[in-house]
Amino acid sequence: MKLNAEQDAAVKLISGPCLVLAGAGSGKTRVITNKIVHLVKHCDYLAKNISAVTFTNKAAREMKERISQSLGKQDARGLMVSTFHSLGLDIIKREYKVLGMKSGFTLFDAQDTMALLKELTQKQLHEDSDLLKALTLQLSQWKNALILPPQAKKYAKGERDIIFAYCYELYQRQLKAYNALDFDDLIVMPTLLFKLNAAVRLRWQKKIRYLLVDEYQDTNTSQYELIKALVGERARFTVVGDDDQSIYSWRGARPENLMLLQRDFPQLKVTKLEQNYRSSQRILKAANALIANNPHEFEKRLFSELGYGEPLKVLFVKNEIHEAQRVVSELSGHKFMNGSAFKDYAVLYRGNHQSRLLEKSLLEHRIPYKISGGTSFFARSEVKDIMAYLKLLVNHNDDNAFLRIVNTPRRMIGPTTLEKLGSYANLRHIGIFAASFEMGLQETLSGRGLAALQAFTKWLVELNDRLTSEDQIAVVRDLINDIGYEDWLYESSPSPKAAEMRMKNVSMLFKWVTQMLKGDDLHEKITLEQVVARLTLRDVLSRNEDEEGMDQVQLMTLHASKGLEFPYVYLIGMEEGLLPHQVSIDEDNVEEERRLAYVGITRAQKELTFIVAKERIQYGEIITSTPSRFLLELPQDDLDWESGPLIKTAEQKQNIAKKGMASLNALFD
DNA sequence: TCGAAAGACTTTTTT
DNA sequence: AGTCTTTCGA
Repeated sequence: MKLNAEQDAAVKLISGPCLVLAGAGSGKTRVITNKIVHLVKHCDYLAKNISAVTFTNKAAREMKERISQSLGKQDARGLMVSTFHSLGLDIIKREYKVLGMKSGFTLFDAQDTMALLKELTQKQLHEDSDLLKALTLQLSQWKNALILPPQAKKYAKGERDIIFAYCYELYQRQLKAYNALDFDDLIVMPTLLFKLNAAVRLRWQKKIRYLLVDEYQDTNTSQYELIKALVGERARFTVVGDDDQSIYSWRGARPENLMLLQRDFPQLKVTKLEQNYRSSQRILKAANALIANNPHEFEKRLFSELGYGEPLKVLFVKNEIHEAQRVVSELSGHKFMNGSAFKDYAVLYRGNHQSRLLEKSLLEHRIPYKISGGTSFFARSEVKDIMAYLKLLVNHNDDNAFLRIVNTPRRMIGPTTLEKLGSYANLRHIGIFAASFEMGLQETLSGRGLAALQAFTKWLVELNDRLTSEDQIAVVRDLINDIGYEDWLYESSPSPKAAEMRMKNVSMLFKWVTQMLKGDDLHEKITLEQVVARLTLRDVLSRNEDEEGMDQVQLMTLHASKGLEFPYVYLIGMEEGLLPHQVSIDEDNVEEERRLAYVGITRAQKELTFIVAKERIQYGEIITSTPSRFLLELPQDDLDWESGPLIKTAEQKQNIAKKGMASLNALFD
């Protein structure tokens, strides 16, 4: 595929810092991949000195495949294409000693973090799930802004912040005791390390001689600091971003980082990609009209040469049940008429829960579908169990994992035994695993409980010993066999069929572990410890056996759809309170919701259909809804409303009136 | 120690 | 409405 002039300019800009402002569908991934190929083929860079960073595993995987295709396996050797978090993990893996950590650390996922905080706060805050959520959010925000416990404590004002800052300190101390890290630490730790230790920083600057960052508008403060530390004075980097597609501010993303770049690197060269190669002119016009309602730092005018295209449709349905049925019937009718494939269709929605009814409806019609995003696999108890076993196997200090599986399957180690063990460990300030070997335990614990406990810990120690000398795959296999997990599944599942399903998941997990331990053309061999961390980051090599090849309708959230494209898109739940989500309306953050809608619209290549339900069940109650304000912001001439534009509420009438005024004012400006 | 039944809680988005 | 959690009784 040939590059256009702007794309080509962006590729060839290699002597200094480079910012590419790339509108939706303007071929930004193509620029990144071509640039890497260019660097290797024409600029004497070795692939192993180039690092490309993305936000999602999927994006990283696809990019890696594309590059190694055009570069060849040999030249692509050692190329680092990863998510921010995997990059952080790689850095920590090599520098853990400098960071004061022991080898064999555990990565805590959101649930682990939650569980730990729950335990830590039980005495301070009484159990209050809202507060707990606020706390996790606050801790994450502090970390993303590179604020450590001492600073948090110092600058905390108000009772709540003081308590939170104290919890933060406690939490970090506990993580350290477990030899564990959370997701945010994967960015924060390397960043601080580079800030404080020049030697290590230089080593990494030497290793990563060119850095490329995708979806730059999604970076938070700590990520930007990490980038700056990595590129150093040489400032050889390319970042690609689009402020209109910034949809992650809720997790600390700061699209201002696009502006900051100009301040921090005065020699920055900026290129704009404004030709869209994805959507019909009509779809693009609608997207432009929508996003024009947001303020802009960088002006850009996206255009398309792909023909005007069909009008966008707006369908009305009675409720969410009809919505699901309508999508499916529209879709299968359209497919029949057009002779297209299922995989040409995507149904996009705001929240994960909206997929449930769709799934049901698709199942009834025997339509193959794929839900991406949903955590379903790793949320299953059998998968969590095995993951906990693996975590504990590589890190005996992980009390969290210990408590999850010490009695699963049954080992006759009940709550009383564990409580005594726990308080003993607390008393001695050691982990519960280590405590199980202490002689002093004999005084409080009955012989049988102690015997069962020590049998368990001894068994794990032996397995762990084998990790260094033997085939790690065999050790994992033995672990699953030793615990008799399959029998336990059949015992504890409601039906043999359910047990069979669950065992299949265990096998899938085992397969992934095996693949990652072995490595392949694109991926080096890694240790079990790394495998476990990667799995926690949901970074698995090949997706389920049937990733690409299968002809399936795609179901996903708007967030998950970013970066993808589909010929026919259905955008469901286009209602006030759902697409501008109520929470965002209340918090006066409709702009980000508008960007979310923009992302959704710009996924479509040929046809786009909106669906509005007149009523919807929320918390078991029927709510009558009004069409999303975003529908009214689109060019009405290009919209095909099924039953005439419904303008109901006074607010929406006002909205239209205001817009009228605005365009009137524009005439006189 | 386990299963059933009542009760609480959910619905924003992710590494 | 549906799912996850807690509680109670056997």
